[in-house]
Amino acid sequence: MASRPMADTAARILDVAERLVQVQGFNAFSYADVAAEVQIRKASLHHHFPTKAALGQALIARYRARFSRALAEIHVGTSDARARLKAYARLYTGVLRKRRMCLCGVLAADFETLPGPMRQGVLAFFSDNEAWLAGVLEEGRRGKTLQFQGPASTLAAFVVSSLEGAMLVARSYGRVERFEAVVKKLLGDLQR
Amino acid sequence: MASRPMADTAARILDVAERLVQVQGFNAFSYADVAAEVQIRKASLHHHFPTKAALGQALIARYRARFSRALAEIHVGTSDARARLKAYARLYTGVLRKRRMCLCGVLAADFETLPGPMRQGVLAFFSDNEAWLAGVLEEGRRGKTLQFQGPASTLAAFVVSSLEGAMLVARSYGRVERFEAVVKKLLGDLQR
DNA sequence: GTCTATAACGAGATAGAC
DNA sequence: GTCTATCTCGTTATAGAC
Repeated sequence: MASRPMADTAARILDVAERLVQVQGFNAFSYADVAAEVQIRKASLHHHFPTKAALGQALIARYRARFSRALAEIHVGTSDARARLKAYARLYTGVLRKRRMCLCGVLAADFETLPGPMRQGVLAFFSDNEAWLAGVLEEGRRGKTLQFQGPASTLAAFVVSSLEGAMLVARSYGRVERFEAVVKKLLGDLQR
Repeated sequence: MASRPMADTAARILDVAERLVQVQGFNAFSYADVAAEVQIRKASLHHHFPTKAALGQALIARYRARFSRALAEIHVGTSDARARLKAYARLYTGVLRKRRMCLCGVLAADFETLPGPMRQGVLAFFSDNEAWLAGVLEEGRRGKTLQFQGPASTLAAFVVSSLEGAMLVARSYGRVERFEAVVKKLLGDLQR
């Protein structure tokens, strides 16, 4: 097939909208903002995503899929649990360096105003992450590279919410180091 | 002087607006929402708080002051560091039980869209909390009721962001127990 | 698929009477 | 201090031409 000088329009819309949501929140960005950046009219946006709720759902679905791929890649690129946890934390650091919040973390703040399908997607994102983390944690405990007590799933929930909170606060201060200190503490407590 | 029934109109406005922000976020609530609940016209709201930014600043100022009083009361009502930390966590649990997010936690999600004075207030809230916590943590370490390594201020920052994140995620799931599990883990790790 | 044009509504905010 | 009335602007969304 011939090369397409135009990147897929829907994908460009999602790229811009994703950043706007991560920076401003779901209720603070508008179709007009997206249209201006994508250099298209507002009406054309509605052709790709009929409603804001549909756009929101698409954003979450894509974010979850991308995160799942990243988690799978961690399993390929690393061999022990500690390295996997570090790589996991690096995913968050990368987002924060762009002065963005985790998409689903910021949507959690808007949670009560979201349509049902978006809510479900946000919770599914957290559950995805916790399931993956619980696997890595359990693996580390069995291999004696990590130490902790109680269910791995409980610890996984703790890690996810601590990282989300650390992103939230560190971004406000504009200090990525604040986030990195939290990561260090979390990892440190796992080898005691 | 005579009792002033007018004086508490401002307070009633703040009560309603505070709840709306905590539940919906700063950009999702409107003067119309507040007016309807307070049973007053929108125009009258502007008499008390000329702009939404001014209302936001007043919300933060009052929230900070109330929190400071609560922290001072913890010092009166408890005698050791562990009890103080538990009482501190209970402040958050009380908010979460009402299906609300911490006011400043939710404003942190909206941070990039906030006017300067509101941003400063949000950061000051976090700093207030961390300063208080650092004092309690250091006190506990000296009295051997708490164990941890490194600066108390770093640990205080960790605790604040973990609690904010735990509230954020637990509220989305509608599970206060999720938050309580995080509190238990944080406290448990401090006596090891 | 993108456009112009516009509908329909709600937002924050103001003027001025009472 | 509260009201009615209004302004101006931005919002999501739709109709229909090209």
